[in-house]
Amino acid sequence: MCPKTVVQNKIIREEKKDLILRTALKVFAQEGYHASSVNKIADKANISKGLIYNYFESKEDLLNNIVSNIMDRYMEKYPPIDSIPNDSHIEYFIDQSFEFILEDKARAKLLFALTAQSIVMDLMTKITMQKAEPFMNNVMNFFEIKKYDDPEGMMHYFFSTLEGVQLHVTFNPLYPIDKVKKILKKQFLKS
Amino acid sequence: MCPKTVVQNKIIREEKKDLILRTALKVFAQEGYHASSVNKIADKANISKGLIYNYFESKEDLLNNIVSNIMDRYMEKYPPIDSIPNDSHIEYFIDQSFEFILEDKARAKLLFALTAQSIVMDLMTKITMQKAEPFMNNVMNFFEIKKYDDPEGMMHYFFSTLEGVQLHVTFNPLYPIDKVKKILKKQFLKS
Amino acid sequence: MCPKTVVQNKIIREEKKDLILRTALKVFAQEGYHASSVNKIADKANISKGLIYNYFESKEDLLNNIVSNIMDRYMEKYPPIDSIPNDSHIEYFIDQSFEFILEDKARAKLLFALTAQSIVMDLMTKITMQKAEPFMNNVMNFFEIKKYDDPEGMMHYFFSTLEGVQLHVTFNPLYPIDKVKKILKKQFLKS
Amino acid sequence: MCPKTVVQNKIIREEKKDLILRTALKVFAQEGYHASSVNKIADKANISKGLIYNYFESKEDLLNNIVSNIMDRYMEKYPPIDSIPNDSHIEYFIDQSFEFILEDKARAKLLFALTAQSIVMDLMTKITMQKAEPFMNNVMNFFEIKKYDDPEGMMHYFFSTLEGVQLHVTFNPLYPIDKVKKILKKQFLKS
DNA sequence: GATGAATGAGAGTTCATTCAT
DNA sequence: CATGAATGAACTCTCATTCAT
Repeated sequence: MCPKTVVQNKIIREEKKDLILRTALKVFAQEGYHASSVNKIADKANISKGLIYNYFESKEDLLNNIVSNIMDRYMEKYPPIDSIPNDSHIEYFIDQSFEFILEDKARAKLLFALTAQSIVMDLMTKITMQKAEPFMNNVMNFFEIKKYDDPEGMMHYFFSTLEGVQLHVTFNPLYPIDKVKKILKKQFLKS
Repeated sequence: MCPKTVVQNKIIREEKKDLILRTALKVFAQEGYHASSVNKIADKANISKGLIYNYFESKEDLLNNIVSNIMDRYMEKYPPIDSIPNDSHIEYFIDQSFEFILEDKARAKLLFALTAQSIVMDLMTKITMQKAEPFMNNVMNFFEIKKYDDPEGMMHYFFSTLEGVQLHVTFNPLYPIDKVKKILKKQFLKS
Repeated sequence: MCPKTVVQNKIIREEKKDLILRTALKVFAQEGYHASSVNKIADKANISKGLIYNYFESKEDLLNNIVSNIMDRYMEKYPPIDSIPNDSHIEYFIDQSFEFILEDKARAKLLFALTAQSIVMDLMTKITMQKAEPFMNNVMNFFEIKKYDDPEGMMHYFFSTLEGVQLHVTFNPLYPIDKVKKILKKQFLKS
Repeated sequence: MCPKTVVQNKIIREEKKDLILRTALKVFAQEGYHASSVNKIADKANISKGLIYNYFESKEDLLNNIVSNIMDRYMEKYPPIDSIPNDSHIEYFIDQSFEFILEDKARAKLLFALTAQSIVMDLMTKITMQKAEPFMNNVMNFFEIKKYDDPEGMMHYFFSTLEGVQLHVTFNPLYPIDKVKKILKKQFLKS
């Protein structure tokens, strides 16, 4: 009754899928995964409930897709890990860490909310380990080269500090982002 | 007229209430508030569903009681705020921050999970503001006295770092707690 | 531990039973039987929940006792049915009908509420039939003697009218009771 | 974009909503509002419990819809109130009062049950006052014109009588409806 | 006689998911 | 591709009833 060309359909599929993902991200971030109903997502996306199940197997599948996308996007932020990291690598990583949060705060909110929940823990840790672990070693080398007493401790301290700052940037609208960024760089670079 | 066990009843009530609170805290921390059913809490506490409603008005009331207790316990950790803070005040606060997490990780997990969700935001921020804000000012003075270029930025950097470390301690069982604590103190004290 | 004499106990039992019945009547009348909880009755009577079950087998048993008492009280209002009814009999019955309502409006409210419900229908109709039916025949005779065209119709009309007035007296606080009573008597007596 | 059965859906919705309303009316009338479970209504309507909540916000909303419908239907029965009522107006109202009961006894049962309960009192009295009060004044005028000693008393007597008869017609299957109707008219008309 | 902690069946309600159209 | 009526399991919560004390 409503024939479309194959190409048109493909485009529509991609657009709709993306619309659903973006809408769901917003809703999940705002209310939390469990408190968000599929109905609400459908309403906010101006589509029907049923259509969501045309693109995703379940509500949980939808969440997994979102998380997967976020993690992919986060991984891209890592500097190349094939060479020994220098100051500019670390500076780049610091900058990217801020940018990731500021690009999309809903995304960041959701990520922090999920960190504390067991529901996607496995998925997240699996993805993280793949890329994060080698980079952690690199950062440890970086502090070793810089002659720090305890490179392993420093590495953990570095990541903890960065994530703490990200947390505050995400949830505190009045956070003095640039001031703290400057301090961060003074602490870890050029010393 | 012919009172029976009024004292015994009081003891029973106290113990049961505490049992419910402790069990609910565990379950909420593990699965998140919305994903935890009252049924599951009752099962884990080996009591009936109905009994929970004998002690708490609703699931949300139960959460509020837990959060309230946690916040009370957290507030005690703050050093006195009536004098200008010195190194030993700050060191005390750092130590207490670690202790608070290590005392009860379920409690810490729940607290981080709730921070990201808006469920009990009001209750938490209200309590926090009362004690946290004056202490934040004190810490700013501390960095001012220490002749830092940007005391406000440093203050935020300090709290962010501390919370980032707390986050990692809470969720990473392999975190090198003592190493990072030593680094933390080197960073913010003595200089 | 709290010994009492046999006589004391008997008196206490009677008083407590009556207290429960009176309190339950009030609560049932106000909220309806199903919406009234045993807890509320116990609270309003300043006794414990458990005590009610010491005197009555169940909530429904409590209701049945109340209804039974009300019906007994109502039955007493009927004039003697062994003689042919005359004007003074009927006038007496009209007066008693008003008095029954005005004596205790909660009781009247409950009775009307229950009329429409199936829960105590059987109990009420059984009791009613025993005393009411012979009196209905008497009233029919009364209208026959008065040479009415349709004594049976008149009898039904008489009882319907009386119950309609009772209904309004019960639920309308502004009802002109005396005026209507006068009209009632003019309609059915001395003609 | 490819609308399918928007008209069919509307028809289905109308029919289902009506089915639910009719079934709920029957159940409420038989057992009373509080004693009727949503489950039972669903069973009797051969639908799932959940579907009811697709059409009505709550059990109470369902009741309000039913009452609203009944009151609308009842209001239509009133004769026009813009002119001074004469015998034919009053006769029409008497006839309509009978018809309203005989049309649907479940409806009448529910209405009497609710009168005695405070559940939807507000809704009912608000609607009633709008149409009933002016009509009551009209009836008072009617008795004034007829030179009755106490028009106000008569008016109340008239409505009480009518409601008493309605009550008996509703609950007594053997009530001599036509006989009493004839008597009613003889009492209030022609004189 | 009197208490109230405890139970568990069942209430109203929500919501992820299915499927006919 | 798209809809939304329909389902039913699972949720939060209530309450009549029991029983150790």
